[in-house]
Amino acid sequence: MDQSPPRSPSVTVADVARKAGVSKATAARVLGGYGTVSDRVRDAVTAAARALDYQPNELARSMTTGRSGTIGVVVGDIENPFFSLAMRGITDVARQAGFTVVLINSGEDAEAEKAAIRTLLAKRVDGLIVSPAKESDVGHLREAARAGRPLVLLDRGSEMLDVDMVIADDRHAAEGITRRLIALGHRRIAYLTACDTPDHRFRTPSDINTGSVRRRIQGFLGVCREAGLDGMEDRVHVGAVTPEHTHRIVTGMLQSSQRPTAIIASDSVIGLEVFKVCRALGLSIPDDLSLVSFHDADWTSVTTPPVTVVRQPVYRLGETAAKLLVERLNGNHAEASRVVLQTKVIERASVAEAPV
Amino acid sequence: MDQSPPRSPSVTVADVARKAGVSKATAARVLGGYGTVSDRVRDAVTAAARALDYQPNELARSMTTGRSGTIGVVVGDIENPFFSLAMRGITDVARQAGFTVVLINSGEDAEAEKAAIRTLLAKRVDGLIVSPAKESDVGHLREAARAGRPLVLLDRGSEMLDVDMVIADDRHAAEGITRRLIALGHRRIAYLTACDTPDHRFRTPSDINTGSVRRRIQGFLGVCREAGLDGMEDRVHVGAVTPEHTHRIVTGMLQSSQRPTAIIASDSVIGLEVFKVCRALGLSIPDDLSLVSFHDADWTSVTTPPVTVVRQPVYRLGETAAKLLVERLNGNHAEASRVVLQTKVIERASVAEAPV
DNA sequence: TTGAAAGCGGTACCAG
DNA sequence: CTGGTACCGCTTTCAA
Repeated sequence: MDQSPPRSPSVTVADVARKAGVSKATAARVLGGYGTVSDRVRDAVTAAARALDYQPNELARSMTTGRSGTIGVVVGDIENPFFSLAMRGITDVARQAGFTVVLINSGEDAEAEKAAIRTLLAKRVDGLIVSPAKESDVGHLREAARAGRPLVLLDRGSEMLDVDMVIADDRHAAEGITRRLIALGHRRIAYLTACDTPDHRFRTPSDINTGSVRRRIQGFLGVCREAGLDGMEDRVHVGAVTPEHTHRIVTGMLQSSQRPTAIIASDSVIGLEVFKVCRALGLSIPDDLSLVSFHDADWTSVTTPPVTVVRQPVYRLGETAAKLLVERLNGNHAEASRVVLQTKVIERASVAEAPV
Repeated sequence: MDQSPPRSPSVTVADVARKAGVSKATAARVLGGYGTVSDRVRDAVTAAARALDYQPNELARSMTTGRSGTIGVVVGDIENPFFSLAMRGITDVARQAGFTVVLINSGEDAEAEKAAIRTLLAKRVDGLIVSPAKESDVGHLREAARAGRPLVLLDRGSEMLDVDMVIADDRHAAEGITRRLIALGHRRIAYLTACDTPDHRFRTPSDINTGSVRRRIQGFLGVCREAGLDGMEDRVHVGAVTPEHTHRIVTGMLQSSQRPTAIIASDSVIGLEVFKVCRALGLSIPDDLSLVSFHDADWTSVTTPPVTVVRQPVYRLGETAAKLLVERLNGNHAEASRVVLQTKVIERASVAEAPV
């Protein structure tokens, strides 16, 4: 019956030093793996440490070194497969580089994001990876930079900030699928995003604070204009923040007299909901409606019909961001880099000629 | 390598105190929000703090208080929708309770999990939520408890450990769907899980270290036995650790002479792969094969046919675990609780009578 | 190679 | 109510 008593007062370097019969400094040297010690002393300390079951206190260590071995990550919603996959990329790189990750969800709310960064900074994370909710509002990001904490922007850039960022070529992707849709005869093409505006209406791309989405919409509208399609701004729908919202919006547009013949969904969560609504309404994809979704989510290939998507290198987005950050933390002082990862359209069967 | 310490000379309480013309102790009181101070002094300190842009150092605070305001979470794979949803539940509760979350992926590897917990303990997290890869191997979990850090087990319990745990009634769920399948005439029912064994073969439930899965298999085998079905152990397949593995295993079993007429997938990632293989093989669900999957992933309702699933309260699993942990951290010393959340079978259209 | 002592940035106890 | 001061656990000069 080894009733190991609760070891409340944790054993410290001082305890180990005493037991090993050396000074605190010496014990600290071997325990911390720095400085130089004789083999004899090293063994003695190591033995004492094991005997006492010494557990280092990283907090105390960080206190003096100034490095916490931690990187803070702020994403919109870890439940979204886009972010959870990117997060996987981040954690993989971080772990390998010896860093641990602190995660905070912003819920795409600028205020929450601000608080998150403040918290992270207070906890003295070594660096930050943020997927900013609003590109326009970047004061808190500046603050991070000012506090000397390297920052990498994920999936969403910002022209106003001179920091590393890794994004996808969203605009190009949006242009590609829009052209394709138009070539197939579509004229009433809707773009649907979770991003919202104060009055839940869209007027111009500058209404959209989320960089990646704004770039897509710019691409979409640009191609439409080229093709002589006017007033397509009215076909951009914002505020699909939850499946319920999306349901309402899609049902509305699909039941209007000038209903769209094609919908571009800004992420897979929205794409899925569009799919469901079509089913509920008895509309056939792609006969009645063509659908293209951003994010090659796993399920998109098994629906009937499988859905055409814009494949983004999501894992690599996270991976690259983390690599960039780790480099900074290792003293890379080169100027801020802006990595743009290629996307690819995966043609499946949810797109067809526009119905006559 | 120039290890430039990311230490901008941050402003401390001492600086603020000096500027406000009060003692360090007093400044600390207002900045830390404890003790009592006169309004006049409070204002002075607050003003000085703002003027200097004082940012508290949580590390230093934790150092003396012993609380870091942090909880460590170890899950198998954040990319898996099951875990990312549970994680959402955890972070929501944590944030509201004023805690921040450190996430580590174990990749379902016991050694990695061990290292993760060691790291977390060294960083002095206040408590832990772990989804243990192996129930049998719990030394490191004991260590956490011994270090005085409350621990809550997520989704997987352990008989050997007297700690809080929140799990789903997996066994009951498995029994239910197995009965249903048998009632429909199925006799060759396969169970497929990502859990692996040293030789990649299954013999007895005790081969399975993951608690939740073991309980399901026990339920499955129990019902089979009751129904007079023998040797069903041979129909339990392990090692579906990646989509590729799953693909190989499913293709194999579906092409064997005694191929199953029904498959139970232990999670949605596996369920999806089974679905894909059937398609590739030209098998019809549910005419040629019935499919039931654990985890009501979002896509399961939009396939053709939609798939029958065991709905687990995943978000609530995480939420409850976090609540339990927060209670402990607030001084609840009651004995360990074992919360079992109900599951529910969502009947859709992937299950039918066994083909003759 | 080893030891003594001074911090790191707060908190907390105690006296005034 | 306020100030003085001893820590927390570890790193890091600086001497010896």
